[in-house]
Amino acid sequence: MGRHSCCYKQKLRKGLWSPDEDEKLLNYITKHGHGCWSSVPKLAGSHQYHPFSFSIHTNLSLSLSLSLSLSLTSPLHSSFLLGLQRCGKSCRLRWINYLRPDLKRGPFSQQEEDLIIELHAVLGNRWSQIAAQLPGRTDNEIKNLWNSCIKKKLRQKGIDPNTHKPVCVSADVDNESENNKVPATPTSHRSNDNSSDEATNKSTETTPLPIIANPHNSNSQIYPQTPQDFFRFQTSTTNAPSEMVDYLSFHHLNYAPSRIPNPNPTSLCFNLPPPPIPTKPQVPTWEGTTFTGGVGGNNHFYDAGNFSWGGLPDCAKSEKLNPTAIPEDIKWSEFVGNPYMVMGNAAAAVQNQEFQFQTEPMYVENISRGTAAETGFITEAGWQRQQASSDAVYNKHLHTLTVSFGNTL
DNA sequence: AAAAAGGTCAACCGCAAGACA
DNA sequence: ATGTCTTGCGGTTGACCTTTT
Repeated sequence: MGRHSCCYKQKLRKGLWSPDEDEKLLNYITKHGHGCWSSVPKLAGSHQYHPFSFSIHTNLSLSLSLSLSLSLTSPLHSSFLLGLQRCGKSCRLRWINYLRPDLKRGPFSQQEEDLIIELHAVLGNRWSQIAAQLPGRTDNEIKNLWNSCIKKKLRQKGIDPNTHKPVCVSADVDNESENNKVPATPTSHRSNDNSSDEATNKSTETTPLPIIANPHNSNSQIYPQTPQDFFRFQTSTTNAPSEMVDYLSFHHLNYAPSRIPNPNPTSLCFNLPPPPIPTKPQVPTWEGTTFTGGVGGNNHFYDAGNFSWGGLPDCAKSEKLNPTAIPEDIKWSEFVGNPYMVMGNAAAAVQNQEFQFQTEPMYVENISRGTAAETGFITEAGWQRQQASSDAVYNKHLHTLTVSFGNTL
């Protein structure tokens, strides 16, 4: 099929989005919803409105204020009346991955990483489904995190990120690993992200299994306590007693901080952190870069060892961060409102996807097969009310102002 | 200080599938 | 039933940034 048809019709911009493009798209979708994405670029340009409030559709009497506004913000609005020189697909992507007001920005918490790992063990590279369990996170974001960070962490722990099993050196085990790629993905015809990893893992060493007594059984079977342990353990239990095999059902992917098999797989008993203190917002800058407020500050407040994983070695970036810093971008309300942040149970999350956006949705689905990300606003008031509920509000408003006024703020 | 290497992330590409005429 | 349009998804790319040499 090739490139989307709309891309043929005119010369369209590619690459990073400029602030005025963001503004156009944000303003348009905020007011009208996206509707048909293919028509958004044209409509977004013609429906442009400005914080100074004027309508380009009215009459000549506004021409003065129009020119005044343009002169005040030029060259930001040099393409003011030209519409968005983007294809609908690009607009959609920009909205979903960047402009959506419900996006949670900033580094992933340890809980989120743990959940991603658990979900990946179940779902494989179905990033959109994984993202559905992490409100405020995009599939792209999670995919990037996985490819750049989590994969590396797992390998450092001797775990094959594709199979979630220990990496072994023998050819037999390699073959077995190849044949047991996790998970079975009925529609994963595209999931071919294994080749390079397999090659990479050929020469890595075997990690010894942990020896852990089962506190519930005086016969002292050996049980895993961490995800790493679990996956190592799993591959070594082909002849395990039935009890042990049963223990290794998916529910036991729930790694309790207590470091004992959790009798209640739906409770993880996290020590929830205090609400974040609003700090400096993240402001996208033009010229192709985005400085994130989180880059210089640690958001992995779980790294202190309060949680079950105890934290895999962090990415290089995170390792330099202050382990006691309070995350500045995590929406406290989302932790409170999202049971999976509390439960930490991937199975429950998968089975209860309908829960994911129950917390006073700021907008509703307006197309039949849309996902939560593919939505249109109910009202601006609703959006503003929602926005006012968290520190992310400040970020977004400032972002909006920034894209409206460029770097003049 | 400069170059190389590595990491991160936004955005693009191509494919599949649903919607619709 | 068929073809076209549109959307959603996952893999990949490349620019930019940081770290290392």
